[in-house]
Amino acid sequence: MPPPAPVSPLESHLGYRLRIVSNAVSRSFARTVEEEGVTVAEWVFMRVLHDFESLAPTPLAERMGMTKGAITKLASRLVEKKLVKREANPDDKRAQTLSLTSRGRSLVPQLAKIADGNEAAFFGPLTARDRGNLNRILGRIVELRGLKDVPTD
Amino acid sequence: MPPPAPVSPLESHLGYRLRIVSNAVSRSFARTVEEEGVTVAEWVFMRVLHDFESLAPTPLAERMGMTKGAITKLASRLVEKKLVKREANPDDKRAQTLSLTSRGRSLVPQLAKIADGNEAAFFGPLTARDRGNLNRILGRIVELRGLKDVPTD
DNA sequence: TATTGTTATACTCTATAACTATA
DNA sequence: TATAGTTATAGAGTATAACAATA
Repeated sequence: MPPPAPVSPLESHLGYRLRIVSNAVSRSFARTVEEEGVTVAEWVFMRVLHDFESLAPTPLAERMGMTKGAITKLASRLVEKKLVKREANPDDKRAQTLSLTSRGRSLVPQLAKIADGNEAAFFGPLTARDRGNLNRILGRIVELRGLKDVPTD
Repeated sequence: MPPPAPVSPLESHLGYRLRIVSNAVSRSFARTVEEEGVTVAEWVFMRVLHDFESLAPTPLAERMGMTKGAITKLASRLVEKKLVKREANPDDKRAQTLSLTSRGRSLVPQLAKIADGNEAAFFGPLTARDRGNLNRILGRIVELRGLKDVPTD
């Protein structure tokens, strides 16, 4: 009989524990922004647009790590909610530009406040030293793996 | 004119950075186990069953933080793949028990090896000290927020 | 009446690819 | 031909609720 193959416990993996914590943080945030009528992806979309006058779908997709198709779907939903507007580009008739409506623009600070509250609930109880370490270690992984930390430039 | 409301940058949030890293880890793992024909959720399902002779859907759902409905769907897919079997309970005719087939049981070590490899790729390049800190800090959050780190007892 | 598990429904996210209209 | 954006399709995860059988 062959010896039993080793099977390390799930919870011995940092990746597993990371997923548990990250899921809890995202789920908690999702629950709260949902009351404002938006999803997490919609929030990130609006938050990125907030830093720009306007942005075309393709660069937005790159920034958010999504496909163009996903951006179209997200954008359409936000246009329906009157939080984002789509405009034609006079120079290139294929191109579109996306920007926040005034309603969308005024919603961003409210959502930002919710994000800050969620952040405080999960990470506030840690020591400042642990928060600093967590941030540094995650940053190191982002760097080592070349992950895109959204606003690239 | 009111002063502009403060909007903290996305990347200033630990929760956001956590999501980026966690998504990258999970996505990378998903890509690899997919070659073995299973999803991440299916792997966790099988990994939990691996520690038991058999388990009913309800306790399994609690362990995995999923609803009974989700478990049914997952289980049905795994039964189709002949990795899991469903059996009736002679004592309580409502009850079902889920367990790994021999094929399922022999697949677990292979998947565990993939999980170990993924773990090494993402966290191996860190210093041992950083790995320890990351584990401790995540554990602290799990503890503070009362998150279920799957195997509860 | 309460519980076990299944089924139905619905929505988000993700991914791929076909498609259109321009360039 | 290549590019910008849309549309279509499909799978996976999640959540809620209705349901049948059994306790």
